[in-house]
Amino acid sequence: MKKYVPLLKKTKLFSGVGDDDILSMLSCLNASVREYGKGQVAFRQGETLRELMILAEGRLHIQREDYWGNLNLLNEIRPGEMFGEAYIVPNSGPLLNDVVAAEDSAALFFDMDRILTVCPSACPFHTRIVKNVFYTISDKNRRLVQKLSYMAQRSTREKLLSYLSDEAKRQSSSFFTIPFNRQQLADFLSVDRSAMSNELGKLRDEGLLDFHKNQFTLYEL
Amino acid sequence: MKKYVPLLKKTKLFSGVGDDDILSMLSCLNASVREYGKGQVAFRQGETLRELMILAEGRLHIQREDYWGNLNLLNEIRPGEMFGEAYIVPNSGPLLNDVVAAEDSAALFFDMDRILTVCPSACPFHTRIVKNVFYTISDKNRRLVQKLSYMAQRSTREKLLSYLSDEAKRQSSSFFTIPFNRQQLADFLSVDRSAMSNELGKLRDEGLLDFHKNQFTLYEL
DNA sequence: ACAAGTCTGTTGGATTTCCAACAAAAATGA
DNA sequence: TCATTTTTGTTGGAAATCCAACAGACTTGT
Repeated sequence: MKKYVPLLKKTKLFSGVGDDDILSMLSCLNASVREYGKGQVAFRQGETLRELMILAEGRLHIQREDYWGNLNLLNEIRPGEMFGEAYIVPNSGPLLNDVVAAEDSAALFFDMDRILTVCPSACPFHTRIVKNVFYTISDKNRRLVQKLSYMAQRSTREKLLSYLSDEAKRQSSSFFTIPFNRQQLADFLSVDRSAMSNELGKLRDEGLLDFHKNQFTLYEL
Repeated sequence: MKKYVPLLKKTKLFSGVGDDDILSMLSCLNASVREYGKGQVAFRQGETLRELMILAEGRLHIQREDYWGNLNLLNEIRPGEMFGEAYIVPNSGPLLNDVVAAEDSAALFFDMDRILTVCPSACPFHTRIVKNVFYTISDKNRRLVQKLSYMAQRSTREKLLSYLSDEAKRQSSSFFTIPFNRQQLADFLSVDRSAMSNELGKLRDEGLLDFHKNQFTLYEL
């Protein structure tokens, strides 16, 4: 368990907690390690989640299978990332998606009930952890709302404009860099890459913006 | 302030808190009332939010204006609903959208810092409130992720299938009722109503499902 | 029962996206 | 440096969406 401390130190859950305290927190939270072979299902749709998970090694895919068996990749979890924080409250209902190991993986599990309930030994960093979970969810919430506002746009053009507009705001400059290449941006906005590239070209021709690689500039009017 | 107790009692924030306790909480949380005329801006993009708000009367619109001035309605807040809970943590960054009164409105404001910090007088229901906020955000998080998974689908058909599939799961039956009429469902999935109606017709013709008004049945294979 | 209004399904044409394929440009690595 | 791979832009045809318009079904209120 000890070998995971450097990784945990960098996670959102243990942010601000020292090495020694992490170790004591691990036993306080009843932490355990589980390993999954490639393709193995970690959580299945319909299960009730009573643990918080941090991925240590490998890659997990959050995917859904609909009524007719069509598979769909929703998200990918990488080492250091958390899963299950939205299910931390009691009665949050069953999982609606599957979590499957995309490659051989190992993950740390923490008892959710022990997180929300302050432990009897009143370990000093417990409240810090609660706050960290709170911050994480809150943060994710804002990002989701924002992303939803891009995706709600009907056309590729509008999706691009709303996303780029927000990035400009966020970076307080009409010249800014985005953290995606074309394919990633297309995936993020859920549109076809070639059509998006095409639309970017049009926007540039119309004088609305300019770009070189992942650096963009927005022009007024 | 007292007149709002019946309304507050039904909100997520004060769920499980008795009438008397709500009153004492109001002063503990430094509550205040603010009124907005139709069209007035409650919060502006770029501001830092340091208060949690519950709408008492009227309707608020959460809307964005992009770099070129295009307006876009993102959400509507109705009486009893909360706004700002995702900004409750310190350093959550500036608001990216505007909040505007769609009609004459009145709202209750609570000091965010007083919510997260346990009050000196240690009022008994404070921890309850913190949990309620936690639950609300966590809940919203799950709903947002779910909705995002519908919207990420490329075609109207896939959006419909993924949404209906989930509803069937959620209601544990291939026969179920949805809380939308056609226009609302189209808005929810962010597609054109007539095109959606058309697609529903095709799905029925293909034998995948059947519907009457807002009651749906899914068929295997 | 009637009128007015709302909701739903359907259609046709303009527009847009998707998809596959390919070429140019850039990055990578031996 | 040169060859290979990855990324980006461009294109053309097929398919889907959007939009406007309309008609029938259903609701509502008088």
